[in-house]
Amino acid sequence: MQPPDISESEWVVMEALWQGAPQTASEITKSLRPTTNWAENTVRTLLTRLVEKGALKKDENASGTRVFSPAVQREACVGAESESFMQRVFRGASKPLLVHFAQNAQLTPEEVRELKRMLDQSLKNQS
Amino acid sequence: MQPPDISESEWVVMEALWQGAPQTASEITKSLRPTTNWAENTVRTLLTRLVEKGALKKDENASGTRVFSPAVQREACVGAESESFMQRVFRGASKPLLVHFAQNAQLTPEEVRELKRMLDQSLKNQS
DNA sequence: ACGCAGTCACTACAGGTGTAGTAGTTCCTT
DNA sequence: AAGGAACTACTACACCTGTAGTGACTGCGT
Repeated sequence: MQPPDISESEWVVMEALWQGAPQTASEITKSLRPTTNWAENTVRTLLTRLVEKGALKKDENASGTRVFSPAVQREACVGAESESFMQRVFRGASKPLLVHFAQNAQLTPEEVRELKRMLDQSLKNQS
Repeated sequence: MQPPDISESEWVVMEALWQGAPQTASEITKSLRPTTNWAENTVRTLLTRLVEKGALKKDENASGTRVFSPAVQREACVGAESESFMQRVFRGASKPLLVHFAQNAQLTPEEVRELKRMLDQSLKNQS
C-alpha cells in the first residue's frame, strides 16, 4: 500500500487530521478557516477525494455525523513526497539536496550540532 | 521575475536544455528518447508550454530551424521548487527536512565530512 | 517535377486540481 | 407544524498535465 498522491490543498486537510482525528467536516473547516478561508464545500470535496484515494477513512460518530481519520501515516507520505521531489529536482542525488538545504537554512549552532550528530549516526547505521 | 511553475515532464525537458543549449526539438527528442520514449510531438508540446511560461526562449539557427534555450537559471528553479516543497511537506521548517534526508541518504564518509564542513560554514556566513 | 522526411503550428482529449454551488434530508427551535 | 441550520451526496467548471494526432509547408534526392 504505497501512500497515494496528495495534492497541495489536500495536504492542508491531511495535516489537520494528522494533528487530531477523528474530526467532522465542519470541525476541519473551522480550524482551517483562518489560514485558507475555504468554503465548507471545498473542504468536503477534498475530504471525499482523499477518501477515494485511500488516504482517509470515513466513519460515523455517536450522533451519526461522518468523521474522518487518516488511513495513511504522515511519515509514509512525507517519505513518498520527498523521494519524488528528490528525483525530480535533484535527479535522485541526496547530497546536492542536502547541500542546498544546508546552505539555505538558517540554523542555530545547536541545530547544527544535532545535525552533525545525525550524520555520524547515519554512517553507523549503514553497516 | 520568479521562476515559473514547471511540471514533472517539463522538468525533464528543462534538464536537457540546462545541460546544453540551444537545441532543436528533434535533438531534444532524440536525447530523451532512451529514458522517456516520448513522441516528438509530445516534446514539442512541452517546449511550447515552457516558452509560454517564460521558462524557455525560442530562436532560429542558421538553417532557419527553431532552437530552444533556457530563459531561467536552473538554480532559481531549484530554489523555488525546494521552497514550495519545504512549505508543503515540512510546514516550512528546514530542520526536520534536513533530519529526514540526512537519515535516509546513503552517504559515504567523505560526503558526511563535506556536509559537516558546509554546516559549519553556514553558521559563519550567517553573521 | 515529385515524393518523402523533417519541421511547425494547431488541435484533442482524458484525468487531476482548485474552488465551489445545488438540492435533498434531518433535527432542533419557536 | 414550519422555518432554519447542519449535513450529505452530486454536480460544475475552468485550468493544468500527460500524451499525442493532423494537416500544411519545405527542401533534398532522384
